Amino acid sequence: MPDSTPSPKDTCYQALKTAILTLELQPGADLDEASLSAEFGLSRTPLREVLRRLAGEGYVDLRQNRGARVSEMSHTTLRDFFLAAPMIYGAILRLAAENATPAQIEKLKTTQARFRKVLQQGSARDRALMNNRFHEITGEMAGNVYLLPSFQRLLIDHARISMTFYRPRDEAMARNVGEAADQHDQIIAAIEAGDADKAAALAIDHWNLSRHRIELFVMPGGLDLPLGAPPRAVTA
Amino acid sequence: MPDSTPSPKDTCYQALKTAILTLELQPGADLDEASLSAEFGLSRTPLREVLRRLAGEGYVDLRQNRGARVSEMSHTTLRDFFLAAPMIYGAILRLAAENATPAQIEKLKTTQARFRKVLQQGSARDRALMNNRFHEITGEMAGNVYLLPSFQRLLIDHARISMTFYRPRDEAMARNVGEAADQHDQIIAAIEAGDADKAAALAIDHWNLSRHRIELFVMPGGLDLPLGAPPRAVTA
DNA sequence: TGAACACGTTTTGTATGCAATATGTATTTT
DNA sequence: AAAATACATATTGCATACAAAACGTGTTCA
Repeated sequence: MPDSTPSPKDTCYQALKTAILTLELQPGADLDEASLSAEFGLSRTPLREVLRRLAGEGYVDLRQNRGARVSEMSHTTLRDFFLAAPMIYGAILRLAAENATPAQIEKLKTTQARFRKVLQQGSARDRALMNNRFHEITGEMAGNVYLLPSFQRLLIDHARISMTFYRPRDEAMARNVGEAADQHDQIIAAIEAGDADKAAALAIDHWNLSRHRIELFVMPGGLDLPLGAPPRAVTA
Repeated sequence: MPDSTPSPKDTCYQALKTAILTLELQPGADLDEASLSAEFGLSRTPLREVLRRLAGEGYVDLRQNRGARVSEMSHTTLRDFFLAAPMIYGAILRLAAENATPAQIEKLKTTQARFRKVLQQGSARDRALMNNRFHEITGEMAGNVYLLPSFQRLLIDHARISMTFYRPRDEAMARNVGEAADQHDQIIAAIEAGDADKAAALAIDHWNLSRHRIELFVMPGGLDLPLGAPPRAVTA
C-alpha cells in the first residue's frame, strides 16, 4: 500500500508549487533557505533539493551564490506565451484524443466536476488550481515525453496569468469563465470520442477565450466607446 | 571578468551531460553517488544537486530511495520523438529567423564551420556534440522560454538517436550526413535573411533526413531486393 | 560631500556523520 | 527443493557544522 503520510519534503514541494501558481508567492519573490526550511520542518539540504527540482520545472530561478527567486513574468511573457500555447496544447489534445485510457477519462471527468463546483462556490485560487489540474491530466493522456516539459511550463504561467487578469465581480468575466467550463466539457467529449481534429480545434478556441479574458481585463468597458474615450470603470 | 577556472560542480555537470549525449553513459545506466563524487572530487551533497538538475533537464531519472539512472530510451521513444520534433523545431527555426541577433548568427556560423571540420576529421562523438551545439544555438535565437524545455529534451535524444543509428563506414550514411551539413547552411541562410517560412520548412526537411538515416540503418542494402530476400550486408 | 574601502553580518555552498531504506545472502521452514 | 524470512551490507536521505561568498554599514580619504 502507498505511504499515507507524505514526507515533509513532498509537503514543501507541493506547498511552494501551489503558492507560486496562485501568486501567493509573487514572481521575483526571494526564497530564503533558512526561513523556508524552518517553516516546513526540514533541514536546508533537502530544501535545496526541492528548490533545484522546482527550478528544473520552471517554478523558480536559481542564481549562483544568491537566493532562489520565483520565476519572473516579464513584459515579453504574454507574447511568447500566446505564440507557443496554441501549438503545444493543440498537439497535446490531439494526442490525448488518440491515446487516453478510460481510467484517465474518468479522472478528467471527476476533475471537471470539481472545477464546476469551485466555479460556483470556490475562491479564485481554487479555480486556478482545479483548472490547472484539468489541463495537467490532458497532458498525462497525451503521454509524449517531449511535449510535456513545455506544456508544464505553459501551465505554470497559464495559472499565474489567469490569476493576474481576473476580476471576480466583472459580469463579462464571469460569462467568460463559464464558457471556459463549457469548453472543458467539449474537450472531454472530443477525447472520449477519439476525435483528434476536434480536440485540436478546441485547444485553439480555449486559448482564444483566454486571450479574450485578458482583453476584458485591459478594456473593462468593452469596445463600444467613442474613439479616444477613457475607460468607463477601473475598479481594481 | 568571468571566472576562468570552472568549479568541480560545473565540470561534473558538463561531463555527465556529454557522457550521456554520446552514449558513453548508456540509457538506464546506474549513477552511483559515492563513486561519482569521488571521481569528480566533490562531496555527495553538491553531486546530488547536479543529479537533480540533470533530472530536471531530462538527462537522468531519479527514483525514491534508489539510485539515479540515465534516462531510458524505450521502444516508444522514436515514435514520440518524430511526432514532436518537426513541430517544435519548425516553431524554433521560425522564431529564430524572426529574432536572431547578428552576434548569434555569427556564433551559429562559427559552430557550423566547426561541425564541417569534425565531419571530415572528427569522431562520431565530436559530430554529435557539435551538431547538438548548432541546434542549441538556434534555440537561443528563438528565445521563447515556453518552447525551449521541450526543444532541449528533444536535442538530448536527437544526439542519442544519432549515435545509435550511425554506421560510419556506410557510404549512403556518409552522403546523408553531408546533406545534413548542407541543410545547416541553408538554415543559416534562411535565418540571416529573416525568412521564417523557409526556416520552418527546412526544419521539416532536417527531420525527414534524420528519419531517413534511421531507415538506412535498419535496411542497409536498400529496397532494391527481391521480396523476402535477406539483407545484403550487415557490417556492424 | 562623495567615493572608495574595510569590516561585520547574513546567506549560500560544501563536507561529514548518522539515520533510514533497499539489496543480497544465508538460514529456516514447509 | 522451493519459498519465506531474518540478518548483514550497501546505498540513499537528512541534519549539522563549517567554509566561502555576497551584502550592509560605518569609516576613511580625497
